[in-house]
Amino acid sequence: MQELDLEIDLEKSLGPWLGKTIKITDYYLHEAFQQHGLDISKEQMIVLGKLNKNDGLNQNEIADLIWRDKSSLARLLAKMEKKGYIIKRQHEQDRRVNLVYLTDSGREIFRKTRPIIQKAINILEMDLSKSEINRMIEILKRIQDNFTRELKSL
Amino acid sequence: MQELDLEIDLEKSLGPWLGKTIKITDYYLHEAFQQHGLDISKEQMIVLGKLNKNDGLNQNEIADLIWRDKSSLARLLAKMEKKGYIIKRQHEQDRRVNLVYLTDSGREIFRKTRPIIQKAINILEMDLSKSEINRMIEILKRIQDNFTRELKSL
DNA sequence: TAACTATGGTTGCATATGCAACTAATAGAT
DNA sequence: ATCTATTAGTTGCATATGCAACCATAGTTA
Repeated sequence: MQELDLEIDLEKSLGPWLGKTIKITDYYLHEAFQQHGLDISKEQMIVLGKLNKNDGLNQNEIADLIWRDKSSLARLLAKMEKKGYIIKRQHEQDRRVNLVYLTDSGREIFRKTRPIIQKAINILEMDLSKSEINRMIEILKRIQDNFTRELKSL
Repeated sequence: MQELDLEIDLEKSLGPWLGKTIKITDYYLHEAFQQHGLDISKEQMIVLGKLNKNDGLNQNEIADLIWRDKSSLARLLAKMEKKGYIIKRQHEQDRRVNLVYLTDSGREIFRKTRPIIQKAINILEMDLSKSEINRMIEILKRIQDNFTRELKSL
């Protein structure tokens, strides 16, 4: 929800500002990765991060962690596998399941994204105090809860 | 920037929360439009809103207003024209330019999205005071400025 | 054991998006 | 007046995303 324009004064609503903020942070990461010669998208980096923390997850688990549809995740993984960042291994007991592992190359590129990510976080929270950050997060969580509730009664 | 996972405790950073909030609000709008039988996407609705406020903009102007690439906007317009929500007319003096106008049908569907959008705004700002909203907007603007500045020095 | 159900993953179809290369047309400069 | 540069818009190629239908496998139930 960004840019809902009505007579209702939209610029005073939160929606468009949230959208634009995300857009700029995404663009920043994209540019930074590119300028460091890292052949990776933000989304792929997020997947690498999950695997780096917890290797050998299956596809559905990863999809849940990153709030994406399993089909979207499957396509991300296909690209990442082609680039050699991850490998999929069939689960020994349950042959439906693919367990996903980082390769050395995947681990390496994730390592290289670290300082870039850290810098993005620093910029994002540049002039916010710890308590302001926590307050913002609280508010965002509440907004999410409100929408979730309203969705159920839709 | 949502979900950057590192040893650096990510869940305490603002990024993922912003991303997830947008995701849920987008999903809410999508569901609400669908349930009201409105054959329109959020992005198309945003374009209709701009035209509703200011009919006869050209494509680049619209693209700027909604922070999208002109190619993306061109494709949005193509779909909207096919559905009969807008029409494009060549500028009389400058034949490179397309001026874009709402059709009656486009105006009508935008009218129908109004209460849905208003409700989404209400949910979004449900338990925030006016001053909190303004504070949040201020913070988001500052974050955007910070990223813009860093992008230049990248 | 056979039949039904639930689960993990893939694929078709659709949306939106950006960059870069391209065309057409206007504006500017020599 | 002609050549050049700029501008508006389109298109190819690529990314990411979700839903629904589907396949294969596993689990459950009759």
